[in-house]
Amino acid sequence: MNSFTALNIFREQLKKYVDFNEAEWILFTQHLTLSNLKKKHYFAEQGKVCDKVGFIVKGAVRYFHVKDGEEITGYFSFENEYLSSYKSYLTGQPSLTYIQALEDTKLITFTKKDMDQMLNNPMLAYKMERFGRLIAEDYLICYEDRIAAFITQTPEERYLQLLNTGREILQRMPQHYIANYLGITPVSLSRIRKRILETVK
Amino acid sequence: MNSFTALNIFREQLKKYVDFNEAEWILFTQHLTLSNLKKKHYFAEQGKVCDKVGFIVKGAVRYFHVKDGEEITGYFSFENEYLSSYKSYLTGQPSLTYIQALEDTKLITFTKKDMDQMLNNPMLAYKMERFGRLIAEDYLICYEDRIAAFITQTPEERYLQLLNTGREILQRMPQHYIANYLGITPVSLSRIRKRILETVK
DNA sequence: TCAAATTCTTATCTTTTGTTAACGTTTTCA
DNA sequence: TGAAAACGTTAACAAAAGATAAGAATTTGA
Repeated sequence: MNSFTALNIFREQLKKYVDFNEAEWILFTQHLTLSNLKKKHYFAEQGKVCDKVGFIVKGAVRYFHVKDGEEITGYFSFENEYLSSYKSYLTGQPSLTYIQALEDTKLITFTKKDMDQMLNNPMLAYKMERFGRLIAEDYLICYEDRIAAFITQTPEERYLQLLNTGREILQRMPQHYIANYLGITPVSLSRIRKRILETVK
Repeated sequence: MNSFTALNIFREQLKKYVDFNEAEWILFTQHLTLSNLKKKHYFAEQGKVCDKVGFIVKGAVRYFHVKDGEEITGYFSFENEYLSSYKSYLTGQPSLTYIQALEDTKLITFTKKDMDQMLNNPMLAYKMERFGRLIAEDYLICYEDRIAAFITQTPEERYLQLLNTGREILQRMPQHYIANYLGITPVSLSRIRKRILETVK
């Protein structure tokens, strides 16, 4: 895959959000960077400001916290999704999470500085505001469901729901990451799986 | 408090997000409604589409789910905050939560239809995109912390964190709502409080 | 290729939470 | 104002989750 292919994939996905004309597209792409994040390398690190947003052309990443020396995986992003330590990006505060490539990952990124320049450029401002709004709203929808699951469901119910809706996570992530994502320990998830199997019998 | 006072409060808070000139402000306010939500009345209901966003001038609301006939409180909003069953508002799908006034509450609201009209009005589009972006981003920041707390902290740690940062919730909400908000039962929170008291001694 | 690391399960024990019910206190509102 | 509802604590028991460790199977990577 060359850089033109990557850019076309990004442009295709972007149509969902914003319709750039050719002049705008040229301006916009001047602020984009194509980058490769090798497996196990970091897009964001705890304690450091994450000043950029990425779009995953190919690959996958996981978000994790470190608590008492242990890694706790909280989220994943895959192809055609955006990734950032969003709060850090928006506020300029140090990131609370690491974001790590789970495989060699091809990204299109832009920095906060570039985004601010575009937001201040009358040629792009309107469409960048819209772009930012729609990305944030997409995240919001996803987060709202996630919080509701923690409030109203037991770990077992959350896992059953993931079985119905989380094909990509289930197929691509090891079980102990999934356990963290559900808010429980790997040992506990193993027991829940056993319980479910015995119920089905 | 009359409607002019309410509007001024809203305008003052809005400055954080968007700077309207007089002509724009007049257009914008034509799409706003001032409403009073009596105690225990609903701003949104489970199963019904929530097609509006509100700004709380005075009062407070709680969000709750109903599961197995039980109310589970998931969130609160107070003065100078926005409220909506956001996913329902954005997607047009039925709301998963109720939003109920905890006291007589004075709101400034706009509907999805009004917002869409403003987004399509060249005189307002740019600033409304910005307004929408900044609201969504503010929510995002708050949700990110909330999810991180569920992933990385025990219920006791979440309560201790609330003691440090959640003055308004602690002062204005009964304990069994707070328990739900933390993802545990009221009985369990009562025990956690006892445990903490005994540790302090 | 092969030793090391990772992953998942299982077992044991401890801790915490959920459930239900009872009780006294406070608040609500007709 | 007075009965009903709501609220917080406590107790007892059951269910679930956490911590730790061991062991087998798989994957990784030098």
